[in-house]
Amino acid sequence: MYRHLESRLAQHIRDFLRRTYKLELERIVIEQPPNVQFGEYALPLAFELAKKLRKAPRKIAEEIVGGIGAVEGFENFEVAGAGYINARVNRAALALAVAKNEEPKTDVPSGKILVEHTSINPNKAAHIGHLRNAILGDTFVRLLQFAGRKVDVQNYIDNTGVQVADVVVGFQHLEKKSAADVERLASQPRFDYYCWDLYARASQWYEQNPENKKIRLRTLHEIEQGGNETAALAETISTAVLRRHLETMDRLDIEYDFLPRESEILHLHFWDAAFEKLKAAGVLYFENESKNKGCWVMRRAGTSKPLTAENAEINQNAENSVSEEDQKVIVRSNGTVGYVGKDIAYHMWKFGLLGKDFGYRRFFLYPNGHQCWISSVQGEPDHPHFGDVAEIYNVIDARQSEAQNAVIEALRGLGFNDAADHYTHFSYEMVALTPRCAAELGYELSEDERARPYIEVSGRKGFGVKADDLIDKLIASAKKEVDSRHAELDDSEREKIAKQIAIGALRYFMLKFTKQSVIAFDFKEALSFEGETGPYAQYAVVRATNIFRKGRMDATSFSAEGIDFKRFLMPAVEERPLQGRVNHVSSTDAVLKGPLLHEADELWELWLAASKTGFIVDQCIATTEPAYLAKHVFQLAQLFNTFYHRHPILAEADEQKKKFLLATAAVVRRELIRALQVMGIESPPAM
RNA sequence: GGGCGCGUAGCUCAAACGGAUAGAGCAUCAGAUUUCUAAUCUGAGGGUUGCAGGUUCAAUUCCUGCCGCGCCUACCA
Repeated sequence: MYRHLESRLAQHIRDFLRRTYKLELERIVIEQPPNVQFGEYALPLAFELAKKLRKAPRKIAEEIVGGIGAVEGFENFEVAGAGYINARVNRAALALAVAKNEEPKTDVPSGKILVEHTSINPNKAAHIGHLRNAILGDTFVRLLQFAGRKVDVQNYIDNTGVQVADVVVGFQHLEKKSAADVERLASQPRFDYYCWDLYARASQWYEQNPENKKIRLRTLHEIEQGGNETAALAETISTAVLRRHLETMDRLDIEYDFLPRESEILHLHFWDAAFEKLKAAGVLYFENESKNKGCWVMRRAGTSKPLTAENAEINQNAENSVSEEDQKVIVRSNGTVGYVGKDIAYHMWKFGLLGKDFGYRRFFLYPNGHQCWISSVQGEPDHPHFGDVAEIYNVIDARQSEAQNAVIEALRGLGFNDAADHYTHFSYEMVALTPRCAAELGYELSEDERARPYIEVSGRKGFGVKADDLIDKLIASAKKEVDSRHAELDDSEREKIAKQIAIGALRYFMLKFTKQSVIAFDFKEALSFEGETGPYAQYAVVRATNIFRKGRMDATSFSAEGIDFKRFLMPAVEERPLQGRVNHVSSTDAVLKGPLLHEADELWELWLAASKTGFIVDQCIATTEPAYLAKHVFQLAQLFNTFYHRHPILAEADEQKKKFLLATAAVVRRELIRALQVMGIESPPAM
């Protein structure tokens, strides 16, 4: 509801400016006042207009307030401070709409969106860094779906790269295992853990003897080529590890629609098709000189003006002026293509610009019946259509932004500006370990490392926290708490609740940090169920649920019919302000601090927060920042807990008031459950 | 060297396009439970927003320089 009132307000302001000053503003800035008593919206636009209109801001604000007229849903407008315009909504009307769960329809673009996330090399167990990726990606998918968008979820599988080759080398040369041996191991429960260790061992083995690296290279070539024993072994390993990753992510309610694999990009010759187009457009050129002699290169992104088909010729002529540092090698001198090249081809496919398609095969059936598909050279006849989308989001960590930019530049160079404009690198920072955490894991720290704020996880060194280990730990910890609190429940019920709490804690933890912040992982914080955590919000829901259970009522169908919202949400003139909150008013700063908070204001804060879910979701999407939703959930839960503590609802003697308080609890409960759902967090029945 | 990002309370983090008093959690200390279970709540202390300039009515936010830190900068993926 909140966002609709906001856009209505913006429209009225726009009309007024046009009518009165003949002004068109690109954007009407609307803020949220620091205190609910200032109103629900604040407009600083008089400051901005002061220069243009050569008038004092306060004067302009007064003119706007005087001339804007009535706006549906709003009570009044008033000038504050040096020229703010504060808008007050009709509290009772908004509350009624929220109580009735009314959310006016908005126009939703029809185009399909593709979100790619997770994309773990299928050669070892997933770790906490991968969890951050998958949780961010999955939450973003839920945000888009909440907003009514159609979304395909893809998880790109690099099954032919060196990382898989390393594990193949480990099995073949370090462990001397036969194909049958590996098959047997691959069917073991946590095969990915086995590979985790083997991968680290193989990496060390290369350091021992330069000859060993030649074996790696040969292995890699055999895998890329396909149709041999080594490639078959790689397929066995990568498929088994991939299944493990899907299982791990399924524990967190993260699912995928399609798994495109690099092996198909190779074998279906996606690259060949892309290569021809890139050459023709002049995006790639053959280097005859210097270090990169014999390679097909492109100009490194950001070193000069974007490439376009029109100025390709200029680039050709200017190629000598491009230093080798500014070149990105796409095709090596031995004729093989690097991963950026494959990525370009893959992204042309995403936008339906390649003229080729994958084969599709059923791969993984989720317990809920959802079918996940995988790429295949020879597909099944009946399959859904993936790719050919309007917008894409790639959830890939910040370290790869240069490669992502190269792909975008290539699309532009090919003249696909529309695609490039709808290509979003959903960039986020890594999860690292605090030195203390590293020490807890038994890792020997150097002097240098101890002094750092955090230490990067390394799959090669086998250094990191495995995703399943962390989930297990969280569940065990939650189970202990549930056991001690709910002896009356069956063990299976307690187990289920423990899982919900564990996942709530984990998902919230990964979402509460903004994307560009490096998470310095620490067990103590990640395992916390108190304060700003998922379980805190889940607990608020449980509290609300308990009120209705105890009162033998249904929270989901609680009717707000006949409630006099005005009576409870508008402070009465004679009402005394609340003690204990917000309140240290001296005579000098009384104007800044505003009047004291009344009970009605405090209740209104809660209703107002409950009306903002759709508004926050929009903001999360526009900024690709799910952390705002986490903050909103926490704020709502916090306000509810204060409310819960202040009002013993079931003991309320005034029947009218009791009904209003119940409606408050029902609405907040509904919005908390809804917002948590968007974060992929379930609300347990008891805690 | 170049590119990207970061520096805010003891610690971990917030602060929508520049806006009203820089906010939370943890930790510390002092309190709250005959009640809808305290995984909760109330309160206290804790800040020259790395440093120095600049732009602006207004700067944690934008610009410049410096200091410190991280990542990227392979014919690896």
